[in-house]
Amino acid sequence: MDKRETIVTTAMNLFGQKGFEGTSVREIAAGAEVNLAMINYYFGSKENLFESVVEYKSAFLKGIFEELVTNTSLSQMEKLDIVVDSYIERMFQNPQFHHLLHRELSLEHRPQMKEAIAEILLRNFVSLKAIVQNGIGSGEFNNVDIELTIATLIGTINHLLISGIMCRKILQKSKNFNPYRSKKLKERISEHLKNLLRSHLLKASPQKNKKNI
Amino acid sequence: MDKRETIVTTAMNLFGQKGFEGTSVREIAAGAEVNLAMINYYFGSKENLFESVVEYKSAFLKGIFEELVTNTSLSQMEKLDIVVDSYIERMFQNPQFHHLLHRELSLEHRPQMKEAIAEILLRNFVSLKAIVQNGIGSGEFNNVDIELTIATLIGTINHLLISGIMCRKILQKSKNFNPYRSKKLKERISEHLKNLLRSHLLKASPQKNKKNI
DNA sequence: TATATTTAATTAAACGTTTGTTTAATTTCA
DNA sequence: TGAAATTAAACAAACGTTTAATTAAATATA
Repeated sequence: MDKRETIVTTAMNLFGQKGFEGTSVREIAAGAEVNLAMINYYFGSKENLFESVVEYKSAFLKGIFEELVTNTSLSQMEKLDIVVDSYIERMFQNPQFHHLLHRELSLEHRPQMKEAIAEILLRNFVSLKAIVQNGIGSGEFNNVDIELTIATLIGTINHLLISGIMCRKILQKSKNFNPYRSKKLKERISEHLKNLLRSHLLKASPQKNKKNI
Repeated sequence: MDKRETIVTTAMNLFGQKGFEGTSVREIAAGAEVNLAMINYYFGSKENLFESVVEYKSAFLKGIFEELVTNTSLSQMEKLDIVVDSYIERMFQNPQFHHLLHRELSLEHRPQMKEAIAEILLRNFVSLKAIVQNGIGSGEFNNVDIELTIATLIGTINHLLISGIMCRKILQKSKNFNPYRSKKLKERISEHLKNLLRSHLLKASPQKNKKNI
């Protein structure tokens, strides 16, 4: 792997685990097995490195739902099913990066960094909003609170996976249970959210897809 | 106010805004208008101060739903309504502290601190679980995924209020909109969650409480 | 192709700050 | 008079960053 890339990936993992201020440049250098000075040589400063991490790693969730919006062969509910599974998939693939993003959003310094992250997340939000809006417009969905419905979708996943310890406690799992490696948990979250969205969005009717516990 | 208390409150606000490592002891001393050495005099170390903050400030959300569980004059749905409003109220009253708690949960160092925080949050989780469980047992509720339903409830609120910037963008509000000061937002979240929980938990029937936008 | 020259990459060491913490002297108050 | 509270100053360690010297690679010249 390219040396710059090694540094960025190492930094992402450490920032994700211990936060920006909680991670020293020396740790990153050691983790990436490069000389300390190489980091400033390549990135200029620790803060620039952080920006590079966000820029580089956010590529894999930038505008991922945009073509889904314009798709005409799927119902809006089917689209939301895909959104659910796709978001879960990404969360499981790179939880450290999601932790990093949401943690940075909750901090009050580095406003320009917050702004950049908010813009990245907002793009996907706008896509989801369009899907729900179309569903309401066509009569497929109930007239729900669009923004908060999306907050529920994203918030459920984030909340559950923001901490291994908390997740284990909530789900009453043993210490060797790794939520980010559990295919069963993935499916469980997926099913819960799909059920939830159906009962919330679809007009009262014989409920489908209800097979729980 | 007591001097120890001033330090704890100042520390909580700064930790909440800028994180533990992002806040210096000197900043806390300046904010609390006490001499730098007083902090180590009272608390021994910065980390001890952090533990004091969590311990002291978590009093106001420790076991808040426990008597609700044993209450017999309310339906389980009515209890959940109270849970929703109560949790929103606390979140709005002290968002900094919630940020601090959830941020610390997402970090991988200081495992004993994570453990302590997880235990605090778990107590309330257990209460909510009992309420939903009772509802299912009595036939009032559908046979939903209990743990994930609670994760949805808490996760929606957390996600929406974890960042002023993100909240403004999501809700398309102007820069001078302060989500933590908006009574309207409070009511909006409350109504969304109550609707959501009703459609998810209650057996299919003419839906109540549906007055949206 | 072989050699000289220039540019880029890499290194160990040191830089000046800031960090959390401690000391030792002083003040406050019971 | 004695214990507790408060202070300014200093402490060593860790921090992000820079320097200056060296090695590696690329380019140009013959």
